[in-house]
Amino acid sequence: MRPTKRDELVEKALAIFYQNGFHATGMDRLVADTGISKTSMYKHFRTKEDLILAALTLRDKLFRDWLVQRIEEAAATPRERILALFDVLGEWFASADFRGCMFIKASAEFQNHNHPVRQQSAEHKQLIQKYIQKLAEQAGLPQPVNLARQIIILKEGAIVATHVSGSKTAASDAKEAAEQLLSSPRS
Amino acid sequence: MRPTKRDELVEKALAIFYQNGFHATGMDRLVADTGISKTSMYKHFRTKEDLILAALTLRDKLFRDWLVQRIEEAAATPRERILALFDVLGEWFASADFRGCMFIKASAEFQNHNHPVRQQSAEHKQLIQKYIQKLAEQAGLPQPVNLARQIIILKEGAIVATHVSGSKTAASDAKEAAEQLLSSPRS
DNA sequence: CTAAAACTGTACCGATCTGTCAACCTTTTT
DNA sequence: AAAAAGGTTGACAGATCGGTACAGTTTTAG
Repeated sequence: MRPTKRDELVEKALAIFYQNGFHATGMDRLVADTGISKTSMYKHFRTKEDLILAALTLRDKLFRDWLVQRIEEAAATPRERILALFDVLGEWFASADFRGCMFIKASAEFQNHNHPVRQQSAEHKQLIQKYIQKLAEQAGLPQPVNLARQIIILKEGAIVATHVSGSKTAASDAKEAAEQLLSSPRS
Repeated sequence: MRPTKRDELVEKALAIFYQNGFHATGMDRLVADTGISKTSMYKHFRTKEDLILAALTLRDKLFRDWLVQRIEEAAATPRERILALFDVLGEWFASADFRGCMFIKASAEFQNHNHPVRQQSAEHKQLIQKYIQKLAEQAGLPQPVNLARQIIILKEGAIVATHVSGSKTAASDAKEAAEQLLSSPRS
């Protein structure tokens, strides 16, 4: 069991779905762009949906690993790391292939609330929120659960403001807001 | 020129696109669900894309009219109205047919940054931001442009947290954050 | 009342959709 | 050396996609 071809497929499919959308990307396009035969694809994944789910799983891993690593490189204390989140988001927004959050897009395309794609998206968001909450607890900040929820709201808002509205300042706007949340006495 | 049928089509198409997605909704589905013949549709709109754009135009009008009206009913002073935004969003989130922001979804499905759908989405967001900015100016708050950008980030974030993550508290979380932005001395 | 305008259903076009099939290579295991 | 496993191509279903053609019916306006 040396699934290098399968991994290659998921990797490339992830990039194409991210750049091109899920429904808008046909299997024939995947064949053309990955160089992997359709038969092989359907040997590894019973349906297109299974492939999408595998791509999202990989995306979750890659994105969270990258995010945590960059945050921990950028700042040393828990409190600084919460703020560093927005610097790291700013890096992401500035990268050439930024196309918004893959899980927001996935949730936009799959309407059924119980769809596995939706559940995976919710889990991804939940895991990031838990990470922020952990930092807030380590920093000894009051009401870490509420604070983490607010930080996540700023994060999602910054992503949308950048992607949909084309804002160039969203990361720093959100960071300034976060600074006030950290410094103000909590209600 | 009494375009009641055309208006009816756009209205119904808007609801279907919102609930079902753009690419996922075929013209045949529109025919079946609206009771309007395909021939008529293509007499009013040259392409599906034109119909989508008309639906988004209507959505922009309906949503902004509703938002402003509800805000102005809910609070009297500009400062209170900024905060009332989040109460009104909370109403929207709690409504049975809430499916996220139509323009975020549209931007998720149409990748090309220059696509008219994207431009329309950006304009919609811009108009709401200008409204908040005007309230901030009327309230005499410092740095109304920055503040409006941050309020909008909280708004978009609350929408995503509710729709994607399934948060029940996003509207009030965002409102609390907004209260701190309004009360803190601006950097 | 009549004629234009608007709307209707149905059948169809070529392209594309997800998914399958059989036949043939290449590599690894035995 | 041969069998098994996994890869390949390419053609092909059957459904659906956006969009059109056509002939008939309903609504509206003078």
